[in-house]
Amino acid sequence: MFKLPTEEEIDLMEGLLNVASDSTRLKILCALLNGEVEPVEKSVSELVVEVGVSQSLVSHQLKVLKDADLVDFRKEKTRSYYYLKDEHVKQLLEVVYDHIREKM
Amino acid sequence: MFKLPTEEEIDLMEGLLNVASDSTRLKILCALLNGEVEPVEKSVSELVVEVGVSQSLVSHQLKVLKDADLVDFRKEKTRSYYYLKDEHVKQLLEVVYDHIREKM
DNA sequence: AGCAAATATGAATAATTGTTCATATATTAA
DNA sequence: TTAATATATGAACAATTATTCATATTTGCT
Repeated sequence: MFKLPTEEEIDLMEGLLNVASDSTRLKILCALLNGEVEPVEKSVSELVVEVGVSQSLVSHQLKVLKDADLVDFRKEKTRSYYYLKDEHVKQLLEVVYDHIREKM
Repeated sequence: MFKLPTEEEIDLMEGLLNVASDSTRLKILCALLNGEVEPVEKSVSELVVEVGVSQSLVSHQLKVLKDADLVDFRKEKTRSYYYLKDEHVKQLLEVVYDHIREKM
């Protein structure tokens, strides 16, 4: 189906999957996937409530997602509104979700 | 697009992504994705050569993939022939691969 | 039986990393 | 300016885990 990836490609794939393979970050990504209004963007404090972990942890993990280029944010007054930056993330989450649903 | 997954679903998603997010296992999965003949199955020693790591490490990681239900194997004489068990894995790898190709 | 080949496994180590706690920074409001 | 709110960040700890090394197990062959 497709050739063996190069070492560089494997490293990048591993990087993306590593970022995705954490429950806190998964919840954040899923939270940013759907919301009341389009385009979806949520403040840190909204994510704290929705994801159900500490503010510090949300900020730390948002930074990881930002460094991986999966999210970006916009500042307004004292708040930072984060949003998904990449369409592939949606596909990734859907494939993973479909997989685990079949096993339940 | 889709509702916030339950805690159980998140755990399962994290589990699958964790298994996928290791360079050695990624290489094994990719190696099992394509081969000369269909259906693709490869022995441990073939994988050792193709992936380029020690036999011990290949065996250890094959066990992780087996426990995660991503691969299965068939014994013939002294060899174990491993193969992908799940169509979702292929989709997952393709989404990840497409993602990183765009960023290169 | 004895030997060789293929694979599996257990222990140990080294490195990574998720989480917490405390604190810093920045912006708004009074 | 002072207080309050929202977010970011640094240090420290605990836990997980990828890898190596040595060895066990299994099967086939002579």
